[in-house]
Parts: sequence; C-alpha cells; structure tokens
Amino acid sequence: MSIIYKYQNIYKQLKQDIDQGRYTADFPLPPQEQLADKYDTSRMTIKKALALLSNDGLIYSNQGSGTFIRKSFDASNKELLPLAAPKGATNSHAGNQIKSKTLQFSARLPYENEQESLGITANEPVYEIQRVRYVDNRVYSFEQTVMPTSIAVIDQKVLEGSIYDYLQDNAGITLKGARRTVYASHADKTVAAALKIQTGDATLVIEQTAFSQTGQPFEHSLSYFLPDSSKFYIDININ
Amino acid sequence: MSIIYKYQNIYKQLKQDIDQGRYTADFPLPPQEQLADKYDTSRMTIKKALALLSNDGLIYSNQGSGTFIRKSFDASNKELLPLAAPKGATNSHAGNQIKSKTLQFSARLPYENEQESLGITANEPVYEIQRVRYVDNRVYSFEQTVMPTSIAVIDQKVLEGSIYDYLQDNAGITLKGARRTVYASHADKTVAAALKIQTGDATLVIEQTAFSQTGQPFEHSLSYFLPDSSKFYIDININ
DNA sequence: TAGTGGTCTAGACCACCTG
DNA sequence: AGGTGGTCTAGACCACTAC
Repeated sequence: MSIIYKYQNIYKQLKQDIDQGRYTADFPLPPQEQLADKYDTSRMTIKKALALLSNDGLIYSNQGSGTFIRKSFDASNKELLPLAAPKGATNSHAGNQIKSKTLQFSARLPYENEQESLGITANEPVYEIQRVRYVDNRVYSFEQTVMPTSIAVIDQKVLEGSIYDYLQDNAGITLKGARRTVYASHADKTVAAALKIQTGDATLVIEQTAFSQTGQPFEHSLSYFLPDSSKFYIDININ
Repeated sequence: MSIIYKYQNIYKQLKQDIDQGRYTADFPLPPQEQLADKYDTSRMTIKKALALLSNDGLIYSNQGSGTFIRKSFDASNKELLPLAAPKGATNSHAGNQIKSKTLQFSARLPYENEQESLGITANEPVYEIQRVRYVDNRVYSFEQTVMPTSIAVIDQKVLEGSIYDYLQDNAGITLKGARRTVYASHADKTVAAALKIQTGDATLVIEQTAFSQTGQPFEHSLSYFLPDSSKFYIDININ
C-alpha cells in the first residue's frame, strides 16, 4: 500500500475506458505503440498494464493482429467470486455486511498434516479457530483455521474482523501467496450444524495454506461453502 | 509449438537446478544481475524466467532481500490437479490410461444460458455430448459438453480422444483461454448413474467456457467429479 | 550504506496475421 | 508488404531490506 506505479495507473485508466465503452468489443484496442504515445511511456510499460487486464480476463492479444476486448462476462453475480483473490470474505464482499461468529477458539498441538503444511514440529502449539461467516445476515461459510501461536498473539476480538489485516499491522506479516485446493465433500455433523444444513449434504471445501513474505506458511484453513449458491471462478490464459 | 524463447530456456534450466537441489531453500538464489551474466542475457529476461517459476509457486522474491525457493509442495499426489491447466484429463493424467465412454451425442438448439455463454443466437444448433471419463479404468468424471455445430464437424470417433487436439488440427481453432467456475452440488439421477454414486451425493462441478484465439467462446462444459478424491489446486501469488 | 528486486526507457529485432 | 504483438537489450533510477 504505498506508491502507485505507472503501469498500475494505465491499467486503471484502460479498465475504466473499457467499462465505460470507450473501447468496444468490435474493434481492436489501439496498437501498443499508440498507447505508449498516449500515456507518454514505453511499450514495455503498456505491455505490463495490458498483462493485468489480460489476467482479469478482460482482454486478449493476438500476435500479428491486435489486442481485443473479450465479449463481456457478467460480473454482476454477487455469489460468483474470484478464486484467485487472496483474501477471504472480508475483501470479496466489500459493500456487504460481514459478520463472524466464533464457535471455537483454543490452542492445541498440531496434527501431522498440519505440521507438514505449516512446516512446524509436533511440539509447536497452534491456535484452532472455528468461525461461521455471515454475509448480509445469511450463513456464508464455515471456516476452520489453524495457525502457529508463535506467529502472533490472537484474541477473541481479532477474530471478528480480518485476521490478515491484524497480522499485517501487528506482526509485520504480509500475505504474499497461497495454495488453494478445492473439492466437494459431505458435511459432517459439525459442518452441517454450522452451515445449518443436513449432515451428509454436499459442501464445497477450499483448503488453503497461506504464505508470508518470508515464504513461511503461517495459516492453514478449511472453508466450507453451501452447495450451488457459492461459486468461485478462475480465468485461465494460455501464454 | 515452435520456437523456444530465451526466457523459456532459462526457466527450464533454473527449474531443473532447483529440482536437483543445486539451489537450496536455505539460501537465496543468485541475484538477478549474476544470473543475467551467467545466461548471457539481460535482467529483464531473467525476470521473465523467474516470473514463470513464481507462477509455478516454486519461488518467491522479496524486494530488497532476494529470491527464495519455496519449501516444497508435495507434487506426488496424482489426485491433486492444477485447476489452471487448460486441458482436461487428456493432459493432466499423462502417463495414465484414459478412456472415454460416450453416453450421448446429439444436436439441439441451445438453452438460454448456453446462448449467452457461447455468444450465439437461439437458432444456431449445438452439439450436446455426454461422456464418462475413466482413468486407469476407474470412473473419473462425467462431462456434459455443448459446442456450436458451426465450429467443426464432430463424429463419434473424435469423442474418444481430446476434442481440443481435433479442433486444432482440423478447424484451426486453438484453445486460448477459459473461465472456470467451481461449486459443489448434489448429484441428480443422470450424474449419479454416470459416476456410479447415489442420487443426492456430493459432487464437485467445474463449469467451463473455452475461448479460441479469436476470443470466440467455442465450448461450454459441465464436469462432475467425485467427492473427496478429486481435488484441484491453484497457486496464488500476490504481485 | 550496500545490495537486492521492481520499474521504466528507447530503442532493435523477430514472429505472426492480414491485405 | 505493412502492421501488429512478443522478445530482448543495456542501461538508469527507485523502493525496500539488511547490516
């Protein structure tokens, strides 16, 4: 959160231009050379801005012919969230009312799979946190989070908001990356009770290991989502 | 598939060096300047190679301190597949025996949601294909694919292999990108029968719209996977 | 303060598509 | 052949980290 680079600015402006229909899907964008002139910069910098747009799935480029706007995705569906967005509900549902209810908050020794994914020994205690997340007062997800106690001191109050923001401000730990694994599973008694569904109902599970700027995994979590209503997308671009 | 760029070569070599332990997780990689010397190239090119490694989740860089190897993920789990890999089973399970059984192959007019995602009118007919995929003779997935008939002529034989390869060779259509949406759902009668599970059991659904090099969506598919066993991962890197 | 990675430049050349 | 995007260069300067 600090200085804004040139290519980020250009990215924002181009995005706005596309959103507002100043460039249409029927014609290619102006050539990179021309954009470089317009924004008084070099082609490399334009390419960086275009790469961001491409990652968003908004445009695509064809060597030899030009850069084009992808026929629009419907971005209005609030239940459809980017799988690649780093933070959880706190960020993705900006503008909606988000609440958390803590079902459990304790410390214990880590299980073997947790030792492995967090890169810690069997003797290093971890917090275990279970929270139900509500968006606009409707049950949204059930999250089980495990985090080494050595990372930072956590209390009840922290759990009501975004743990990431707290860690950044208080422990100097920045979220730098994560591996997410998704699969379907049947809800066990605990999950079913938390999500207010039947035991055995289908749930979407997102398992996440989060990394700090030092490459150290500092959080392992399992998030359970309701079937059919909670959907996550990812845009794939080849080369 | 043609010329290999310098940064791709460097990427390959660095990857090999990391895999073979020539660089270890305890020390940073050589500085970019030094790598540029070693590979007789410029820093920008080194950065492109490093970006590929970073996308793989293999390394991460910290401004000011260096580039480091991420403590290894276990890549041995065959059931864990990259969500961002563009092709389906044909590619991801290379080395395993893959078979397809076609349950249905017909043409019809598209539903409204299909018209929208494929960008076609209600009058343009589509193929509807239902296939069960087997990996090493075990049921792996059930796929419902919808594709405009105007794209290419498809016959039974094509369906036994990779549709993408066929389209590339015969219709000049290259897979350029895709949007995938994942969610959990309860199996209906058709899905349950295909996957040999109970009606109402949990399934993972991956909905995909595939784009050609012209930005034209040419395929819409729903793939159903078994709960708990089929998992997909994605590595997220922030800036 | 030294060293690192991130940005940015102003070009050159190459690969590819479209006339 | 002309125009497009992709690669690559050889630097400069900036932001950040570590000592």
